[in-house]
Amino acid sequence: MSKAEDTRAFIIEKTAPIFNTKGYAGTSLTDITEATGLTKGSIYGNFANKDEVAIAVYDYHTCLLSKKLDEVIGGQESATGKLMAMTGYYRTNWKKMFERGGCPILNASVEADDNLPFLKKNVQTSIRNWATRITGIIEEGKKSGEFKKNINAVDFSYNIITLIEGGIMLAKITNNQHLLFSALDRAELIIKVEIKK
Amino acid sequence: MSKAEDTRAFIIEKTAPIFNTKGYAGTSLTDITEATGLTKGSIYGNFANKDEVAIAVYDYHTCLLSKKLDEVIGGQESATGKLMAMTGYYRTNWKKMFERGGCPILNASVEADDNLPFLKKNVQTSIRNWATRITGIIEEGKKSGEFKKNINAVDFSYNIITLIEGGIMLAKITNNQHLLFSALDRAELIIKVEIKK
DNA sequence: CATAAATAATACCGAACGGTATATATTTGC
DNA sequence: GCAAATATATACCGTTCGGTATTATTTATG
Repeated sequence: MSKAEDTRAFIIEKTAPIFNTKGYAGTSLTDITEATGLTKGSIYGNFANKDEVAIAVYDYHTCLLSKKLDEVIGGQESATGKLMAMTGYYRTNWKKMFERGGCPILNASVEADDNLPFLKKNVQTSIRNWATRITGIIEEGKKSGEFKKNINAVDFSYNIITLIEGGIMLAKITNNQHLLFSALDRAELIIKVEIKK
Repeated sequence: MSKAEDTRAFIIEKTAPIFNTKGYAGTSLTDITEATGLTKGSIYGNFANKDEVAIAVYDYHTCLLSKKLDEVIGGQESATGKLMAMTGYYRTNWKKMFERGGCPILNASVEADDNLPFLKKNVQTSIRNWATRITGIIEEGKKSGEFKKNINAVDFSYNIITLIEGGIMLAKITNNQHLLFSALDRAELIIKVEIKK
């Protein structure tokens, strides 16, 4: 890694929680320089503008999340275990996530949909990737005979994401973790009763 | 209504969709003066600061939503009908809502939770009110014998809200109404199968 | 160890920000 | 119809915004 790549990564890591808590519009260059200890000059030596920092931070967030999900999913043999590992991930990590501003996909989604076109595409892609990941597990379970064959994998995938994101939103604003857990319960019930044979 | 109250209401109505699309941090006083045709002086003659406008706009949004939900719910006799009327409201009105920036509760919730304390309380209250409204209908259904007696009305209420808000978030960012409808299907299934006797 | 290239700091730009004191219209009550 | 009170417009405040040209400092290379 060159020095520049190092600094780039450093800037991304340091500003990631700021963008996730304050949002794109709410994060200023001063926030960025203070968090990194660098000056504007060096920020703009590594990024063309604030948009690029925001995009890099978003991709950093989603890559990290994707890796961690892969980790917990990878530890499971069965398709059911894999889906449950995913909901379980949120049970285990909600607190840390909340402290860092909550789900970056939810946050970016809500801020970007109407007025940050440069971020919107990335959010759409990351959601599609997430759904595809779940759909793949379900199809896998169908083939192995673990899951019902006549169910719509895509619909169930998005239903699960809906419950996770809706649950995060409610739990975060109310400071009540139970609302997330209740949503995860519901997702797991769907997995056990409607997806599993 | 005095002239000032008139102007106040006028400012709120005109800026409501702006706050809901651009967010609090993204909406400037220039946005407000342009939308209303008024000057800064007269905005500040009616509101102490931008925060107050944002709060008034949020309350306007939630009052309007509450009224409209009351309307569709009021047209129903049975508790089941009332719950279905609520999910039905989103089926009928998602497009108009999306054009105006989406669900104000979701938007404000995500922006306010970490860094707009002056708005957070109002968001929390409006969500609690919504949940209470649903819980009331479920308890009503229990008493009339329409609903199962041993279910947790509060949990079901928040599950329904979770599905609605999660569905709105996904449908909005992906431009795919089906993702909202699929979430509403799920909510209605819960009502018919798990809540109803 | 000198040199060139890459990286970071400095100092600044114009524009937009939220906010306000003051002046001018416009209502309102008598 | 005329004051008094209210509401709106004007002109401006200091600050912060995102961004950049230039200078200084590191870092890698021969």
